[in-house]
Amino acid sequence: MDGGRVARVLVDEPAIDKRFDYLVPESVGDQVRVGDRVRIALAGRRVGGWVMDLDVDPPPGVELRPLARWSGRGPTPDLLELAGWAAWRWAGRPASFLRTASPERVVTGLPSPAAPWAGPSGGGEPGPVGRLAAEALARPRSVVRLPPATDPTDVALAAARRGHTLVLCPTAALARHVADRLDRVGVAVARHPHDWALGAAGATVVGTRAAAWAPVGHLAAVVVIDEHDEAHQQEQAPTWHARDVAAERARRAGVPCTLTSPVPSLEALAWGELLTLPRTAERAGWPVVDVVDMRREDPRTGLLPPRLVAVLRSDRRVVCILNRTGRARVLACAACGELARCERCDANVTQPDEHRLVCLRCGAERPVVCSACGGVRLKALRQGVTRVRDELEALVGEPVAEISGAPGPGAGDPGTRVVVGTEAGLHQVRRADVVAFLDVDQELLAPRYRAAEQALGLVARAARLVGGKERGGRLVVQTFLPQHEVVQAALHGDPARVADAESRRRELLRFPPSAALAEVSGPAAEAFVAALGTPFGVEVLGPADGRWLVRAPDHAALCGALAATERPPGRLRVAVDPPRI
DNA sequence: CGGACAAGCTGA
DNA sequence: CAGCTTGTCCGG
Repeated sequence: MDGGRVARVLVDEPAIDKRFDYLVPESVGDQVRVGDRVRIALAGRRVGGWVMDLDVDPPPGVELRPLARWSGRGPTPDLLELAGWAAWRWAGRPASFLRTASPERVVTGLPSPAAPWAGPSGGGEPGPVGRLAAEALARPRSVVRLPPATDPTDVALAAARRGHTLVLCPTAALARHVADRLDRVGVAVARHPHDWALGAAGATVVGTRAAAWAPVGHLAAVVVIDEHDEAHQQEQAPTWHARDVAAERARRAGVPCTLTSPVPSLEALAWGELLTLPRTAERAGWPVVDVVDMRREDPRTGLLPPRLVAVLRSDRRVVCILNRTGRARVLACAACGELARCERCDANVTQPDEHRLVCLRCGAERPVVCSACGGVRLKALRQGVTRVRDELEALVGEPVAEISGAPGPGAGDPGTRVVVGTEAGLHQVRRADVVAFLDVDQELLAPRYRAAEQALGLVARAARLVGGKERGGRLVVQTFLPQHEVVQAALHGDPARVADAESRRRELLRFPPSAALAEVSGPAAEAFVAALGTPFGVEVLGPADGRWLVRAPDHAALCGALAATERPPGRLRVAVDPPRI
């Protein structure tokens, strides 16, 4: 043999979970490193891949072909190993993680690393949040609970002053804000994914979920902002969570990991040490909360009782949240009282606009007529956003905008003082004085095990929009359950009320974090569940709706069982830690 | 994944 | 038994 280098390559094709060996051409022999992107000829076609190992002994009796092309730098060796771990943890393929860990455009060389901290020495006396952050960063695993009105950037700043930090944010807007603020005080910032190479060389990397896979030269700390936010978790399988990837990464690197959140998840609380501001300071960072006890209101005023009307008629900017689209979700005939049902499948029909009734189950449409008596007046038993918008407009005597999830025309009409929309619309709003939850019970009672946490997360987002008590921020919460811990937590600015009640419930019901769950669905789900069996401590629930739930005492048992099960042919989705069940 | 090839079905 | 479908295996 001629002693040329041999590279072991993982193909960028998640369906091919195998490594192939190639000869490294002399021309690129010096620059090829583990993690680099390459192109190879495989079974007559060209595919991309990653160098997983160099100078390996190829299997005997195979004629090696040369790499077709060297395509530049890729994930660092620590990220290759992290991808292997994540593939186990979320029952996915390493290739899908390595894609996320690779630069968008070809990177052939890295710039020189940035000085970790280029700002004025000291950078001013740290405030209470800075001191709390410093305390947090002295621990390997910490959770900093900051009220909604407090800018979490101070935690990222405290970390960045210690060295190159990885900062993960749930939204691009927040990542931009954090990066801008760090930039302004002299931190060397790499914005992921644009500044991939700078981060790899060494800088404080700021980005959204995908940045959990950004290379960071000389990593000194990891910070996850708003750790409770569901945007940190990928919706498609593998359903990996940036918080968990970040925490594992910090652990492997031996650097501190700090999570921030106004409403820390039970997962976070079970993982690290909780640090909070003094009670009075945290309370002040929550808005004033008006709890409207709907049991005492006149039912004829519907979703718009007098107390809300008074707020609406002030000069304040008000956002009304109702998580029901269309005009009405449940209707009854005004004449005979019969509930409006689908004529084809008998399910409830909804009214998306003035002229149509639509069945959400089978899609059948018909005009707005009672099928029992032929009456043409139907009353909305459960109103939707569109209907409420009409009523609000009549009530306040000025234009009221409806905001939807999709940003588009009319989404954030700045001239409109009162807007109404679903929770997705809350993302569209930049500024508000008051956020009113017209029917918060819908969130509290949602048939999902995380409903309470998710409801408090929604309230916290609204709270951030209106600001704390000193800024005059105000929330209106309309509920038939004024004693519910989510309502009480918001009222007292004390998220522990939800965490305590919820953690007891989860333990009792054996839901995460007291257990680990995976949801198995798709045509091949049944075969997969059969092959899985029920090894030590693992149980299978279902099927319901063609989906199975796999439960185990912890992730080691769950992921171990999933990894030991061969995938049957056919489409299969395995969602570890499913967020919405 | 996508091509190669082998084993099974159909029709005369 | 050609001609086609379906399934399984393999790629360096």
